[in-house]
Order: sequence, then structure tokens, then C-alpha cells
Amino acid sequence: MDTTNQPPKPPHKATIADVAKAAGVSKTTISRYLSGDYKSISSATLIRIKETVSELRYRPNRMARGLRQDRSYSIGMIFADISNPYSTSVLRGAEDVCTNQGYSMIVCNTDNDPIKEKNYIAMMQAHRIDGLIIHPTGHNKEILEEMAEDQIPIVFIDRTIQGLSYDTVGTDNYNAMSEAARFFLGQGYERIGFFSQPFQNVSSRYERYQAFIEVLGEAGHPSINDIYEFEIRNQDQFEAKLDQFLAESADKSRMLFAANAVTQLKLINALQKRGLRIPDDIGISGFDDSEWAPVIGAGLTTIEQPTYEIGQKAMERVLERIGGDKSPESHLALSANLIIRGSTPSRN
Amino acid sequence: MDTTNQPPKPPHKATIADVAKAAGVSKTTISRYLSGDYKSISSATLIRIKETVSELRYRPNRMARGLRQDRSYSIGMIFADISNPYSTSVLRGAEDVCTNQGYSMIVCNTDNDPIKEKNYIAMMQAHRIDGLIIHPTGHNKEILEEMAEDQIPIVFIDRTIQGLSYDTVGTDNYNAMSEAARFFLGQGYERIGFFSQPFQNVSSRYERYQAFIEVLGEAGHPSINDIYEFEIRNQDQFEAKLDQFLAESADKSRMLFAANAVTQLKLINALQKRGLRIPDDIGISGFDDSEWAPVIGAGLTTIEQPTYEIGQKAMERVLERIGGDKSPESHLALSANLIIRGSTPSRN
DNA sequence: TTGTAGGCGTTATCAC
DNA sequence: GTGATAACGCCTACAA
Repeated sequence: MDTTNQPPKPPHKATIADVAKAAGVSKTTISRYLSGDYKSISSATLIRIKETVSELRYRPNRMARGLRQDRSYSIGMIFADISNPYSTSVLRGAEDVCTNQGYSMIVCNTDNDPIKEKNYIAMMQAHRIDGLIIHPTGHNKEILEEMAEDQIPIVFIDRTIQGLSYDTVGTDNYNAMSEAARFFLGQGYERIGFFSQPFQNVSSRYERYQAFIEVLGEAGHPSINDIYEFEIRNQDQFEAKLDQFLAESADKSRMLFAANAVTQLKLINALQKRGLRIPDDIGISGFDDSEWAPVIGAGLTTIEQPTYEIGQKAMERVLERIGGDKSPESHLALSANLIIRGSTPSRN
Repeated sequence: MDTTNQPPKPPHKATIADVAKAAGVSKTTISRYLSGDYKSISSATLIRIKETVSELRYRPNRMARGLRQDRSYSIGMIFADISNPYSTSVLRGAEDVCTNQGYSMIVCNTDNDPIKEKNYIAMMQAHRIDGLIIHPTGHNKEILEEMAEDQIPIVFIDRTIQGLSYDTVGTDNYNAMSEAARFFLGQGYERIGFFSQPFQNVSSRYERYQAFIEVLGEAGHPSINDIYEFEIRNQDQFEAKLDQFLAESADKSRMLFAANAVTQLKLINALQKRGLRIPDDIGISGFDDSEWAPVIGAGLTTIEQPTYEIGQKAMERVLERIGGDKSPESHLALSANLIIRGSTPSRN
């Protein structure tokens, strides 16, 4: 074959065999180089390999390596709602850890749809992911159990699923909500409407609810009954419940609490539509801080979850498991941060 | 080997050989089944295979398939800033198309850091991705060129890079900005401060700037000189430029325009700090709508980009290229939507 | 310090 | 309709 004046462009992606041939050594030696086993290579050879690798722009094929080693060096991440800032922040935390350890992330988004979730789990299995971090919809227990039986480490974020006992990383919802509730009581609110999407199957929502009613119960506060569960897709139901609360509390100092960011936004929108001023006519607060929270009215009082850290810790946990950690399941609850702004002024 | 009373848990992930043996056929037949080649299989065999596959919970190993076929069935997505809602919306659009076609996405986030970007590109190459969608930092020209030489289809979103001619999908910044600028002039603003991160290397920012000064130039409007470029990490510089504009325009009807969401937030924060009321003392508007925009003050006038669609189109383009499309590069500019709210009232 | 050989799970080619 | 067999690119005994 005539190789004079070949253009620089390689005819195909270089393989380990190409590098070996070009460097005048065997594939084994190249493989040793790739796995960092430098001490079994003479320095002269090492230099030659380095040059050849960069010259050929060689990139080890992860599929081949994965097939041989029976591990993919990828971690799956399944989010219930990727457009939620909560998710992207978790994603970033997880990614930083993941990349540092030489793993890649396969990411997907279920839109809270159990069927999509099921399909994605199957896809993850086909990829032979080494571990999974999941923000679960709460409806695919069996499949996740199967995965665990196949020895794939799974870490849940934000939520746990009843009857499944895996590693968990999330916010300390109970303490965060307790602290916030005590603060609201201290501000002198006579009525606090607690709005949340359904508790069922979603542990984090339930924990917030629990903490709320316990603090109010201890204080003998009437709002222990001001609990409003609504379906996110049922706007009429939401409006009706809100109107009910507004009517009942009309002559009292009052506020609304939203159990998550979506709810917070819905409440603010609805109040605006009704011409109710925040905080003059009614206070408001809720879970999840946002970069916009400081500039909404006089600023929104919010509970900021340690999302980036949740991502980090979840990924660390998965990697520990992959590394062989067999300790009992852990449930990490990270502290949240109550950020007091102008939307919950004192009524004393 | 004694196989009586084996527990249901499989000793290892089932392979095509396991399925073949259990179904009493050859690996070839199973493979035919997997690739949907049903017409070369007798119906009796077909039924048997189906049963066996679900019984053994068999999932074809993507790494093995990829190795053999020299394609990974994965698309890489590299975002400059995943925490930006723009990115997550694009992500969702891309994902829906991707999944429907049987591909998976490998996602990462460069934080606008060219070094991270470089490393991620290398990772993508190691994964042998079949295509790449990238929101580029603008600093890794050469590497992307190499990738293209290796016949990997690349689609840029939001930005193009000078000197590189690949498929592009983004917003029609020019027309969107023109329309908005004309609207502001119609509202009677005497001074409009245009704030943007540096134009250099970022085509989308430059297009917005161009449209702005052209419309103002044609109208003989003085704000053709009210252009302020600032570095996002240099708060002092930002504040100084803002103060300069505020001082110069003190006795005029005036507004601020932010070339993207981050800038919008910074401006609103800074105005609040200075005690300037929106829109009474000064109007404001900018690129990128947000779910919070309607509830900031009397509502923010924004330019909403068709982000979900950008993701869809970008993924469609990549898949077309993978499918063998050799047509010249295309540059798709999708229409944006000017949403008029209370932050830019008429001053006439 | 270096090399040989075999196999990971799949698909493609060719044969019956 | 069905099957045997040889790769794909890499890693890992085992040898030398």
C-alpha cells in the first residue's frame, strides 16, 4: 500500500491495535498504558506510546472496554421533572462527582409519567449502567426491585418508596418544615393554609405535612385543619380550595404555605388574579427558593433545599456501592435553609 | 449441575445465548427477533422466543451491539449552562425525539468552561456517540473540527462559531430583537439601555445587538450609543455601567433591555437596590421568559424563545445526518414571541 | 519489561 | 426458516 502523502485524516477511528502497531509494541502494552500501569513499562516505551496516542488521536472505545469488563462506567439518572430547577441543581452536583471519578451520566426525564419511567429503566438496563440515581414517580416498585436483585446500586433522591429499602438522599423535610412553621406562628399568623400536591406515594410531601400539623397541633393552632391537597392538572379544584381558605380566613391575619415551587407559583398567580396584595392582604411562603424569589414583591420567604449537595451525596453513595460497600442502607437528610424575606411580615 | 428448586433470581444478566438455549433455537434466530426480522421466523418459534425473553427478563446488551455495529445509539448533548431554564427546555425537546427513535442521550454541562468542554468532547468520543448537539462555549473549534472529520454529525444550538460551518438551530434573534425594539420605540422611550454579556464569540448575542442598533439607527434614536457590555463575574463593572446609564438618562423616559435571562435578573436586582420602581421610574424588558415573569411587579415584558422546539429540531437534524443526509449545512432560526406585560408601559 | 491468546455479547455472512 | 462461525475493540490470565 502506498502511504506517501496521505492526508492527515484517519480512515477510521484508531484502535488499540493501530496504536500498538504504530508504536511498535503489542496491544497488551498499550492496554497497560491505558489503565495507568506505568510501572510495568519502560520509560522509552512510555514516551513512544504517549506520542503515538496523541498523534493518532486515539480514544479507547468505551463499549469494547465495557463489554470486556462487564461494567459500563456510566451512571443513570432518572428525573421526574427535569424542568424543575431542583432537578438541574441536583444534576450539577451529581455530575461534578461523577466526572471526577471517570464515569459518565445517562440522563432522562419521565415527566412524572410511570410508563416513561418504566421504559427508561429498561433502557438503563440495556446500557448496563453501573448505578442509578432516581427521583421516582413512585409507581415502578417491582422493576426497581428487579434491578436491585441484579446488583445494580440504586439511590433515591427527594423521595423514598414505601416497601423499598434503598439508599436515600434528600432534604430534612421534617426539621425544615418545623422550623418554618414555628417561625410563622411567631409572626402571629392566625390562619395558615397549607397547599400541597397529593401526599400519597410521595414521602417528601408527607414529611412536610406531618411536621406542619405537629407543630400547629402542639401550639393548639386552628390551621391544623387548613390542609389542602390538590391535583396539579386540576385547576378548578385548586381554585376552589383556595377560595374556601380565603373565605374562611377573611377576617384573620393569614398566609399561604406552598409545599413546593410549582404550588408557590400557582398560589401567587391566583392571589394576583384575585387582587390580593402580598404581603399586605396575605402572607406567603413555601418550599424551594428561586433566583427570582428576592424580586417578587418585597421578596419571598422560602425554604431553600441543598440541591447541589443532594446531587453530590447521591452520586458519592452510588459510587461507594459500586466500589463494594455492603453497609446497610443509609438515609441522608440534609439541612434546608429558611430564607426570611418580606412576604411573611410580623402580624403581632 | 443440579438445577432443581433454583430461586427465581438469575445468577447473571441473561445473554442472547441463554435465551437461545432456553428457547431451543440458535443465537442467530434470537438476533433476528431482536432486530425485528419477524418474517424469517416461523410463528411458533416467534411465540416461544417472546415468552423466553420476558421470562428471563432479557435485555440486549447495548455495548455488545454497539461494538459489533460500530454505532452506539447514543447522542451526546453538551450544554454551556444546564441550570439555565433555556437548556432544560431544549433538553426536553431533544429527549422526546431521541427516545422515540430508540436513541439515548448522554448529557453534560460545561459551566461555560472551555476546559470542561474539551474533556467532555473527549468523553463523547470515547463513547462513540453517533451524533452531538452542543451549546458551545466558543473555544474548542479545532476539536470540534476533528470530530466532524471523523464523520460525527454535529448540530449547534443557540450559537454558531465563526469559521465553522455546521448545522445550526436557534432563535431568530434578529427579527425578535427588531420587533421588540420597534415596540419600545412605539411606547415612547427616550433612552433604552442595552445590557449584554460580551458579544465576542457568541453569535446570538451579537445578532441581538445588531438588530437593536439597526432599528434605533433607522429611527435616529439616541440610544444607539447606550450599549453596555459587561463580564458576568465582574459585578463592579456591571454596577458602574448601570449607574452611568441611569445618570445620563435621569430626566428622560427610559428603560433597560437585557440580552438574556441572567442579565435581566441582575438589572432588576440592581434597580431594586437603588430604590427605582418598575415601571414607574424605569421600564425593563429582555430576552427569555420565565414562569415567574408574570408575577414580577406588574409582569415583565419578555422575549420568549422557542426552546422546546429548538431541542426537537436539533435532534431531528442530527438523526437525519446519522441517517445519511448529505445536504449542505442548514441554519434554522425559529421565531420568538414578544410577550408584552406591565414592565414597559407607554410613555407617550 | 513485554507478548500471546481467548473471550466479553452481539450481528453479519454464508451455508443448509 | 434456521444455524455455525467469525469478527467488533478491549482486557486479562499466563508465558517468556
